[in-house]
Amino acid sequence: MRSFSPTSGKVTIHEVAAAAGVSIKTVSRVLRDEPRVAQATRDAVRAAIRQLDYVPHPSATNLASSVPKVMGLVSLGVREFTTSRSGFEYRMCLQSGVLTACEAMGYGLRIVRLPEGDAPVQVLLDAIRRHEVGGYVIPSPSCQLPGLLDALDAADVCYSAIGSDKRPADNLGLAQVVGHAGATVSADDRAAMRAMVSHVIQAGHRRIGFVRGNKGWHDTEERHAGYLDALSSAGLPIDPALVAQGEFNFDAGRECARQLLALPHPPSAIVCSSDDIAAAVIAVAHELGLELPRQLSVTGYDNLELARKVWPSLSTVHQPVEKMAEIAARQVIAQLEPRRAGMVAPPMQVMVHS
Amino acid sequence: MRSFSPTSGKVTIHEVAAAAGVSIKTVSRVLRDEPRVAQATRDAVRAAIRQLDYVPHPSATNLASSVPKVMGLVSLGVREFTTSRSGFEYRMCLQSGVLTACEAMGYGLRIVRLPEGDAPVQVLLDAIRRHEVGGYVIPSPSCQLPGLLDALDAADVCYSAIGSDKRPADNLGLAQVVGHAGATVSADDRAAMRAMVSHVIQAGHRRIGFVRGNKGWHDTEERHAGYLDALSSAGLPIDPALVAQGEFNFDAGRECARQLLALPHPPSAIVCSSDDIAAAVIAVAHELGLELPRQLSVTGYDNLELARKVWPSLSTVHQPVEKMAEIAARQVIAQLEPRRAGMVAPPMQVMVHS
DNA sequence: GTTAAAAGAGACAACGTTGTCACCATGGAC
DNA sequence: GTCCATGGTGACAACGTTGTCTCTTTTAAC
Repeated sequence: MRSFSPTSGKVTIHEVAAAAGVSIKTVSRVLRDEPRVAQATRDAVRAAIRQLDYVPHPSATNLASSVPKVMGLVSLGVREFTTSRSGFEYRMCLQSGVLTACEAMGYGLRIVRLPEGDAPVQVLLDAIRRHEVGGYVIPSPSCQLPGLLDALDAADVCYSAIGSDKRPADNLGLAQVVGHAGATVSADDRAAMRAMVSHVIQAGHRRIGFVRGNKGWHDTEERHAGYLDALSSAGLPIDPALVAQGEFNFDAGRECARQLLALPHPPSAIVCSSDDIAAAVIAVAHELGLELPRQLSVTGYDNLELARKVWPSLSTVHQPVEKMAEIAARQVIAQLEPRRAGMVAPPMQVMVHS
Repeated sequence: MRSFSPTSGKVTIHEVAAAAGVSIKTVSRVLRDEPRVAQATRDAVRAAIRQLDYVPHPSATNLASSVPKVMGLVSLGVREFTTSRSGFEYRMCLQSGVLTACEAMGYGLRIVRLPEGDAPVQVLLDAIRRHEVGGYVIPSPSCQLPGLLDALDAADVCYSAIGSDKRPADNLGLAQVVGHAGATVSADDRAAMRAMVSHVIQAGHRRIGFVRGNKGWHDTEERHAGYLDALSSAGLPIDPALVAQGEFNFDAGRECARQLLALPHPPSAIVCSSDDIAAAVIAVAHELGLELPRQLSVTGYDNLELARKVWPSLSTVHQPVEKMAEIAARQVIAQLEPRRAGMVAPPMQVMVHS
């Protein structure tokens, strides 16, 4: 017994108004949870909505309201598309999380690919100015583009960044954040990496190599710091030769692996800043004829599907990407809603625990 | 010297009309390439558009026109999201291709996740009925849902399927297709797999195993047929024991690998229907202590990133997914445009050569 | 029992497009 | 010189919402 819509013709706010015996404006008020509507009326309208299976038309809503119910998800440009950090899986998980939040809150989703060369900020601001997008979820690495978040702050755009280092001055407060509409969601990379390295140490390893991600990126520094933390607290010596500066991709990982494994006194374990890097280290070790996992222990970070598909499969740190994306999207919506009602909202800060 | 928009306030069709000294309706006509506009007027309007950097407002366009400029990209449901066929990379490439076409043609993109249980068709039809989507790109495996394409045909919805087996009766014609608004894009899986297996044969292998994908799927049967083709034309015997029935994922791949490698007279090469499967075969071979690639040759299909990240890296067949997606999207747009102008368009058929 | 504030609801004009019609020129056919 | 098709254009009403204003009715205070 499939449930077809009652009326084959599309049902608009007018039909609902007629069914409930009120004006369309009142229906609109109920829809938007505005005050100043009698409870009885509210119930009647809601009943009519449910009975007619009415859903407001997104385009009409966006056109009429000053803040459209559309979420912008910032993505990489076309060319970088295939060479990025954790790549496809990372972005797919981001999208899934954002989509979940949007579907729940009746928001539309718009993927915004940043242009390669020319001012990427302009693209974002334009879409806002033209009421095509309400706010943005801006994941790493896009949110680390120099000046991008600042420009959005200056323009009072609602956004939530994932994995940015932009945050208020340490303890003393939110003073810096006042007036800016942005929020940040991040995982505690440092603590997670510390735990991972401690685990490797407990397994008996003493010389532990580390492969860093892209230079200057927030994630890179945090994870590196976690590595150092773990060594220190275990009382192990810190040998700069054991740390290779890489990038968040397979090819850079190969280089670093060769470098570390060519050392006169090579490490017995290599901790990597991403699963891609770890896969590369494993491939190089195979090529060099090392017997895995006996002669070399390799760990990753991200918990991609890849981690279980290489052999030997990786110990890795789960990045709750999808969850973070959903939270970020909800933050943006939370900032947006008051604006849709004519007020303004304070910015926030969230830390996700994996 | 960043180029800011001339006017800080948003520029609408009215500004363009004023600048060109015509009515907004005439601007609209030029925009939509309607006939019955003097060439001089047309030029003047175009000049004004360019000078003011005007872009029509999507929501307004969608609201006013009977066929909205929005492309629907059908995706899997939330739960299947992480367990699908080629998974993330496949869907990301699809999206990229569709997005490229949409950006070029001024279309919006809407990701439609099919609901798990209840009639998925209804979701698609509703979005059309409510003018939220103009047409759909429907990739495999969604397009293989029983009855889905038929329902869309019946409702005269514009779509383009990727990798569907739905096509007109072999040679004699388009008779079957008349009246249905759908199109199909597919790669020649059979020929590609035939080439791959021939290649393996030329490398000297005589006992060649084959791992099939999901039972009943179009891709599975085509690739299997290609495998058989190659064996036949090389005059090799066909041994059913060498063919394992699997699924398009890693875990099923493991099972099949165990099965084939446990054979009394195991194959010296295993040809897989996807890269995921191939990665699983490699992992199992490693576990069994086989020396790769000397003792076992493994090939994949899809050319995912994964193919180069496992060791030894895979020979694989490139699936031009992104290209196919772009073509499919352009097909949908090509069907849609005449409708937007009030006419109807014939369906088409395209074969992509990798 | 006034009076002022606030609750509750509707009319109507936005929003930025497209669709429908009506209008005025032409220009060729008779 | 009328007539009719047709090229070229604009007014104006959709499209389905939200925002602004106005108009009643309560409610609370003196």
